[in-house]
Amino acid sequence: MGISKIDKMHSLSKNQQIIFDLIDKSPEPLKAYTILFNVQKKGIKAPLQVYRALDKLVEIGKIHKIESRNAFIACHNSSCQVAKATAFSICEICEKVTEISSAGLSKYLANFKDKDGMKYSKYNLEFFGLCKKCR
Amino acid sequence: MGISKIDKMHSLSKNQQIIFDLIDKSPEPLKAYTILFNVQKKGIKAPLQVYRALDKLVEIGKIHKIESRNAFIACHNSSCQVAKATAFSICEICEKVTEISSAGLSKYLANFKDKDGMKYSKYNLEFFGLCKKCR
DNA sequence: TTATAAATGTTATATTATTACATAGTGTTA
DNA sequence: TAACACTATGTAATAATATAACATTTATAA
Ligand SMILES: [Zn+2]
Ligand SMILES: [Zn+2]
Ligand SMILES: [Zn+2]
Ligand SMILES: [Zn+2]
Repeated sequence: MGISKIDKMHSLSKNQQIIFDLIDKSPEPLKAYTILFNVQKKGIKAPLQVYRALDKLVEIGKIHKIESRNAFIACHNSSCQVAKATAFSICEICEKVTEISSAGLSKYLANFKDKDGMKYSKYNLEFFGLCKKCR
Repeated sequence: MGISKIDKMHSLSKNQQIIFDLIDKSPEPLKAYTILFNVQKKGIKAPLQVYRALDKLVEIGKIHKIESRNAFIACHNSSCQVAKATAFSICEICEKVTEISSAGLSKYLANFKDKDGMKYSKYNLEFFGLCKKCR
C-alpha cells in the first residue's frame, strides 16, 4: 500500500492526524470523550477540538461513526473512501464492531429503490448479533 | 384495524400511552426532550419518565429510534412488530423520515451472510437522500 | 503580497441520557 | 385474602454527548 492519490488529496492537519492515529490503532470504536482523554497529553484540551477533527475525518472517509454507539472506527475498506455507504456488524455482547465489505451488499443497496422509485447513494447499515467468540 | 392479538399482549401503561400517542400523531420524528416538553401538561415532568417509556415502546416495536437523528417515530409497518429489522429513508434537507417496507429488502438483509458466514436477524438501515419535494 | 479558506484555541453552554433510590400499581399464586 | 414477583412511576442529581460564539493562527493559492 503506497501513498495513493486520495491520501495526498486529504493530507491531515495536526489535530486530525493525532486523532486519526489513535482511532486507527484502536481495536475497538472510540467515543469522543475517550479520545479527548487520550489526546490531552498531546495538547488537545477541549471537546470541540476533537469533534472538529472527527467531523473532518468522517467527511473524507478516513473514519466512520457507529451511530448506535456514538463511537468512531477507522475505515479499512479501500472501496469506501467516501463516507457515504457503510455497513457494520456489531456484537451485542462484547461490542466488537467490524466493517462489512461485500460487493454484493453494496451493489444491492446502491441499486435499491423505494416505493416512489427513489434511489439512495448514501446509507448506513448496522447489523447486530453475536460474534464468533460470544456465540 | 381492530384490536389485534399483539396489541392486547402489550397494553400500554399510562405514561407509555401518552408518549406513544404523541409520537404516533406527529408527522415527523420526535426527540426525547421535545416529547418531554409536550407532555409536561399531562404530568410527565422528568426526562427519565420519557426515556423509560421510549425504551419500552422501542422494545415492543411500537416505535423505532432513528439513530442518526436521536429521534423516535411510530411504526406503521405491521410486519415489524418486533423492533429488530428496520429501514428508513431520510431527507437530508427537510429531515422527512419514512419507514421502508420492502419484502425484497427485508429478505435480502435477513439472509445476508458476512465473510464468516454469520447471519444477522437484527439490523438497522438508514438511507439518505432528497425527498420528492426537496429534489 | 494579498486574499481566501481551513484549522486552531478557548470558554461557555446546549442536548441527550443514565444512576440511584424511594414508592406505587398490577397480576399471579398460596 | 395475603404474599410475592414484576412492572411502572416519581424525583433529584449527575453523566455523557455535542454545539455556539468569538478570537486567532496557519495553509493555500491567485
Ligand atoms: Zn469504510
Ligand atoms: Zn462478541
Ligand atoms: Zn416498523
Ligand atoms: Zn425533503
